[in-house]
Amino acid sequence: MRDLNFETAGAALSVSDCISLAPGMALQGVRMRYGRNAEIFGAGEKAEYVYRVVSGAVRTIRFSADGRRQILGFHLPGDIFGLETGARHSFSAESIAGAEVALVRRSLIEAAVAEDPRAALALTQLFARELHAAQEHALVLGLKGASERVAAFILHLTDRFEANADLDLPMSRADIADYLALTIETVSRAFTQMERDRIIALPCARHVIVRDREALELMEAA
Amino acid sequence: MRDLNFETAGAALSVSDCISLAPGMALQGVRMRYGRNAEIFGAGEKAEYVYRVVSGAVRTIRFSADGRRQILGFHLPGDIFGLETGARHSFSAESIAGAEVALVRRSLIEAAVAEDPRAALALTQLFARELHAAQEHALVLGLKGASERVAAFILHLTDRFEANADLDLPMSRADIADYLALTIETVSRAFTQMERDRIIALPCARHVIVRDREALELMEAA
DNA sequence: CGTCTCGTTGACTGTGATCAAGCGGGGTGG
DNA sequence: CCACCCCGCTTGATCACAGTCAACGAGACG
Repeated sequence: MRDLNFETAGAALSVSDCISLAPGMALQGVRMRYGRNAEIFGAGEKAEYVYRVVSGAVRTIRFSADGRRQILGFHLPGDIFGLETGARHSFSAESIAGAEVALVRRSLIEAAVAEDPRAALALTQLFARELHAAQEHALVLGLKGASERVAAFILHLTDRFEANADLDLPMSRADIADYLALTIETVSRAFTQMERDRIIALPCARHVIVRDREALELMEAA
Repeated sequence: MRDLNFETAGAALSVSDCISLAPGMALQGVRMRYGRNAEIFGAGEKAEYVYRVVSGAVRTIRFSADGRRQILGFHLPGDIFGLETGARHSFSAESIAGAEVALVRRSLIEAAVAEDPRAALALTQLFARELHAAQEHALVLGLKGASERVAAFILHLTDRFEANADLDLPMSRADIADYLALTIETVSRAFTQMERDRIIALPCARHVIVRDREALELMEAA
């Protein structure tokens, strides 16, 4: 799976980058830097590129009719985002605390898919992975209570970072709240309660140390 | 989009059926009948087939760790379900009030994808459509209140059936509740309230007549 | 006609949202 | 260097929406 992700062509390049849809298939791309809370693309814009996080973190977001924000997902180094089959983006993407991103033209990907079935398979699997993530998210929002959502979030991040215990959250409480469909107050209370229960430690708000993973896994199971 | 769906080979066939991933590409399949609440496939089983609803209705479901049920989606005539890229199904599928389903071996689809890029594109778009549905579902569960969810559900079904006003619900209140992450009582109250407000009429529980679509759309916009 | 499932209705409860205030750390300017 | 401010976070009090528990009604089926 891992090798289906885009891969950098090497540290030497700073404005040019490559992606590989399948092993041995590199597509030419460009690297871009974004500051704090910068828009990478907006909902409704033409979906000309596909993106890969090189460093930093990115959030994909949508707004409901009444203006409330929903975060669809967080994207960390190695993750692909901005995949579309239609002409336009159905959601927006923003850098969180600054991010380096590799862009590849969709036309290149489409050309690769048209001539190599392995590339087509790889693209399908990227969509399938997004689909699983979205279904998992729907499950969390539908079935879990507040503290369970936060526990699941922390576990998910530790797995993603392959960190055993120490976690540096790139996102604010507001981001977590909009991702988990809670308020910042509820998220904050969940963190505080877990610290009281010695399940995690919070040296500062953005730094989480997992003390008792078992307990977290127990909480997660709603 | 519509022609990317499987299409029946004709009414004459009863045990044999075809799917077309792209116009002009028919793949041989088999037709099956299921009774009420029959399992079509279970989570964890080998994903050997891809399915298309011919008639009736199907629900795809998952269970959370504590045993509560989540309905991922309802599948109506023409819809594809059971798509996977991994070896096994990550969810189960059941007929609701009886369903006729066309099955096609995944190996056939994979063969078609390997030799024809148009088939690969079609498959990718099927996944992409599922992805959009799952993201929409997550948005509903995250941002909308109870009555708004029910309003969105009714509107979605009327659009899906291309019915202007009359709707025959194939699913029970319990199914709707597990789909919208509500209780049956709350769903029932939402229906009743809408009837009181003259937004819908309910000659019987499973039959909905949309009286005021505008009002429904207003409600939906959470 | 009785039973059984599904749906509705009502009374009460609980979880998380809302409103409001206070804390703390990082950054800027005097 | 320190004072101040601003923003992100925390904490507390109250409220409201949906969940829970319980009873009843209405069809469907034997």
